[in-house]
Amino acid sequence: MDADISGMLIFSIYLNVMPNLTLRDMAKALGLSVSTVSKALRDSYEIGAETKKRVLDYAQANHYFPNRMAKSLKEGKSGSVGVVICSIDNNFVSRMLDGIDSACTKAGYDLIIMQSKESLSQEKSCIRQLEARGVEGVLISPSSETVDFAHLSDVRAMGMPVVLFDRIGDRFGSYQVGIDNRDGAFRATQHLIANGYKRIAMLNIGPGIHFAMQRSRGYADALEEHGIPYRDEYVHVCGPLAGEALKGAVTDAIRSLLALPEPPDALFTATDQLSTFSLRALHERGCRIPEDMALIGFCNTELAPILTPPLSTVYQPAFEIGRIAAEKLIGLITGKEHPDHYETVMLPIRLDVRESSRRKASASA
Amino acid sequence: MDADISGMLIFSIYLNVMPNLTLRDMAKALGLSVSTVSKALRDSYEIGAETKKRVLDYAQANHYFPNRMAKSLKEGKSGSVGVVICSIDNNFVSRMLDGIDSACTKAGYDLIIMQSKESLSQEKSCIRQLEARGVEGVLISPSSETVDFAHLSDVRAMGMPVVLFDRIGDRFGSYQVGIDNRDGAFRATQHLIANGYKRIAMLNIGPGIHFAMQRSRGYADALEEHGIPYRDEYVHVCGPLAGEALKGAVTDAIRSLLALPEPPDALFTATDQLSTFSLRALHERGCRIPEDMALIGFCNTELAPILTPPLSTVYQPAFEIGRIAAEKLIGLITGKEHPDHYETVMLPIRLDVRESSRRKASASA
DNA sequence: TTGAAAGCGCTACCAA
DNA sequence: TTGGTAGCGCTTTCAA
Repeated sequence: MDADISGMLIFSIYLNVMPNLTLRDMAKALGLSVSTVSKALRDSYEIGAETKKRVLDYAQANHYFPNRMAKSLKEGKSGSVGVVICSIDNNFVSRMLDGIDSACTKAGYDLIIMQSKESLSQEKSCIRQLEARGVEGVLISPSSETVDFAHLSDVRAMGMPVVLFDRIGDRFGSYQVGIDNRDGAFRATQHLIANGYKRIAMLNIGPGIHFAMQRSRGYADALEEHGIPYRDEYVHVCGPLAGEALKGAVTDAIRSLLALPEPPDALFTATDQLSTFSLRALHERGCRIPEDMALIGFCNTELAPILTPPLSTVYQPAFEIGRIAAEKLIGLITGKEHPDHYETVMLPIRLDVRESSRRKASASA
Repeated sequence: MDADISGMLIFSIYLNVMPNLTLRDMAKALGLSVSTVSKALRDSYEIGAETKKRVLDYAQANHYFPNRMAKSLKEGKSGSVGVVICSIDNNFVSRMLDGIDSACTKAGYDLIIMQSKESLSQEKSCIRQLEARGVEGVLISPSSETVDFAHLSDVRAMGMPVVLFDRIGDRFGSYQVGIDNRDGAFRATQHLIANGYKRIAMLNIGPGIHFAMQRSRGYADALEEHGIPYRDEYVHVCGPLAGEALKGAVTDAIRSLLALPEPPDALFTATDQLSTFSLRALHERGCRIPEDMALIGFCNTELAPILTPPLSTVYQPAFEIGRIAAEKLIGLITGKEHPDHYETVMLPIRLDVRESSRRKASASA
């Protein structure tokens, strides 16, 4: 035993490495067998109180902690879940991740996060790697390229639960958690109508993006319900663009809206970036908000209240989406949810009404 | 073999589970030994071309992929690195994570991300769990409670490389990657001076927060270098507060600044939230920016350009911080960097000059 | 109440 | 060129 210790010291001096204690090390040190030590640590009824105490004390004193790789291999499960998102560098996404982490931490699962960067092939590779890592389930917000879900059904067919979040749809039967986009757009539009606006324009992205189409529907439904005709010239689809290109498209759209013989008196922007770019474009053209044009948008920034004017927004419960999706996944993993009973949870949005859409001055009622 | 396949089918039908292929399965199916199959897959020179092809084809056709838990256990390393941050729900943090992910993905490492929520005990628990998971190194941005770094030196003493990022200091000898806070504050202040402002106030947080103190120093140094006296009444420390409390403190600070007999003509805000709360408080008090008060702040939002007026900011290269920190860590893991040669990398900030700090109208030169 | 041994899937060493 | 075998650290029968 002395020899052991001095060997350890030398090891430590030369390599600055003190290898982790294993069950075998402890068994040898205590003159017990590996299985006894293992059972003692797991508080098995088979082990005597005194032995248990000896083992526990020794483990504590020497900072033993079990090797999870070995445990995972042995048990065939890793205690971790995989998350595939397009980009972590996004406000909305990080709030969802926070929710996911909250549920997973509570249930004792670790998170392995991978980014697909909106690429289907990267998404497939992420799934592959997560599978190889032995994650017990996958949470995924599919890339915009993902129209075929074979890679997800494959992985599920192998017994791995999959839950879609945020970017949900009807293309893939599965547990899904997202928001009710149609309803959000409906309520935003309705709010403008209620505040006296009648010529309501919409900026959207698309075409073919599921959530965007839902939002278009909500907009159209609200107009119809209030007997306001849908005007094509009030609706702009600013392509599936990003960065400067999108900004240019928004600027053009705003310009043409303002140039109409009968320009709109309110604007509903269907995404985060459309909202902020629109705000900027309207500012640049000297358009007063909300006097010349009211504005409400889907928006995920906490900065909405400090914009000028404070921006009315459709607030999406990102944290909750993540939390609920993760809870569903864990339910599936632990067998509390039945894997074949697919369910889609659509969380309601919250309307945060601020200055940019306040009641129209000229409105009578 | 027929029996095998039909067994598989039944299994699949009943349990909807198709267990992953193992080396042994393949060896049996191909009439080879496990080690031959293993070597063939790793393209070993020991294996004949024909055998290799047979194995590879079979593996491909049956979607074989290696079990990383087993590989990890065997090789004693997991191919993953741990990241400990305070909160993922933060713009700046997610940009750093993006940088970390970029470097790690390139080097073939997975990321396990854990949140300490600004709690030392949670931070310790994160480290523990990562250790147990067999991560090969840890990237950490310590919690604000962390003044004692024993948990980090312990883990490092066990041979696990540790790299600090963002929240760096001199309390813990280690590789560290962050920004040059003193220089950032110095340059921001200098910019205001260069634009004709002389009565420059500063809002900071603290006390005792390392990076905040660095920023205070940069501010003071810039004043001194330009022969402008440091005035206590121009400097407010809005406690280590959060949310509404911080907002209240900022509002109070702004009020007292404006109430001074000789109020400042410019304001330098040392953090993200101080900047946005100040902007709001100034707006609310009818203070024109930059005519009545110029403003420049440390700020991590991409919304700075669309604020009113567009806000001048000290831009911190978050992605780069993450990327470089991760590269250092990987260097340490792979032995390319020497573990005892501590190094602190301080990245320069970038001054994004916008409307809120434009040249003072009355300034002569 | 304790211990021996098998085995999770993989790699690597050595023998054939 | 191929195969047998030991063993990574753990859990879990089954014996003692």
